[in-house]
Amino acid sequence: MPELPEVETTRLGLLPLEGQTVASVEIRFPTLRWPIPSHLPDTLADQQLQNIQRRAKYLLFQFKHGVLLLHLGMSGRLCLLDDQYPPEKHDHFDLVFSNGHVMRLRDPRRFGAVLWLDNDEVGKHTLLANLGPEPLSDDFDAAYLFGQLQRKKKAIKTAIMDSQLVVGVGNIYAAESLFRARTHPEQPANTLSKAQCQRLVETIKQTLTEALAAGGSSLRDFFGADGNPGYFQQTYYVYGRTGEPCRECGELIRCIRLGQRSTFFCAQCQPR
DNA sequence: CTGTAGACCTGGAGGC
DNA sequence: TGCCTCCAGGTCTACA
Repeated sequence: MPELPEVETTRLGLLPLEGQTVASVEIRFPTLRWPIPSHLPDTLADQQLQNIQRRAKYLLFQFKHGVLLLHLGMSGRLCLLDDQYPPEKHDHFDLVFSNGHVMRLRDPRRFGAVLWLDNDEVGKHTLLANLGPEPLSDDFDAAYLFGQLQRKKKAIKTAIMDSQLVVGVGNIYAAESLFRARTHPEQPANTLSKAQCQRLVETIKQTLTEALAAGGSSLRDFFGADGNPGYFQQTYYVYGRTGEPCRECGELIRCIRLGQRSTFFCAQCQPR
């Protein structure tokens, strides 16, 4: 269930692992999106985890000689266990630390990824090299967005979900941010006014920040056998609310397909 | 270069 | 209960 707020919440929940030493690596099912490198147990044994960072929806576990890169895909979840619980069906990967802590990856759909990057290839790797700015950074502002949109004729929702434009805006938050900005998801990207870009940048930052705050309230769950971040409980304006009344105007929320993804909006609040 | 469709994979929900 | 279809929070890759 990972959009950017959950990935960041996951990262915060894993911070107790910083400074700890890897005792062993368990690869139970190596066939994720790409194969989990079979050398990981040798590469990581007795290595100290220096820090855990995030770029877009990737988690980067920094070790002395390189980075363990992890993506949660559509259904991935990381749990921090304080003991060796028996693995279940979709628990594909464990990082076991010398103090007994276990970081476990569960990913039923196996769209996730676990990769290794040597230090000299971290910035150049194709998965990381072409990413746009972080949405909560100052680099993502109205001038930047307006400039980027000038050559794009596709729908604004599709545009803001492109990680080369800006990272971390997934299907839920694209819909929610566009509603808050009162912008129709199908509006051609190059027709947004500067004022619309300003509002959209603000609502993207606002929506993600609120979701992050909601997810952050459930960090204690990460030490249970089952991680359960709480941001999903927040109330959405449009996402998943087809046929229900708009919280602002009462108009019924509609659902269309855009770029093969369900797209929710209020035709009254988000006119063309 | 831009844009779109297909691909990867499992499980849950709903219809019959 | 069983079978079928559709849908799901991502994003890389191929091709027009």
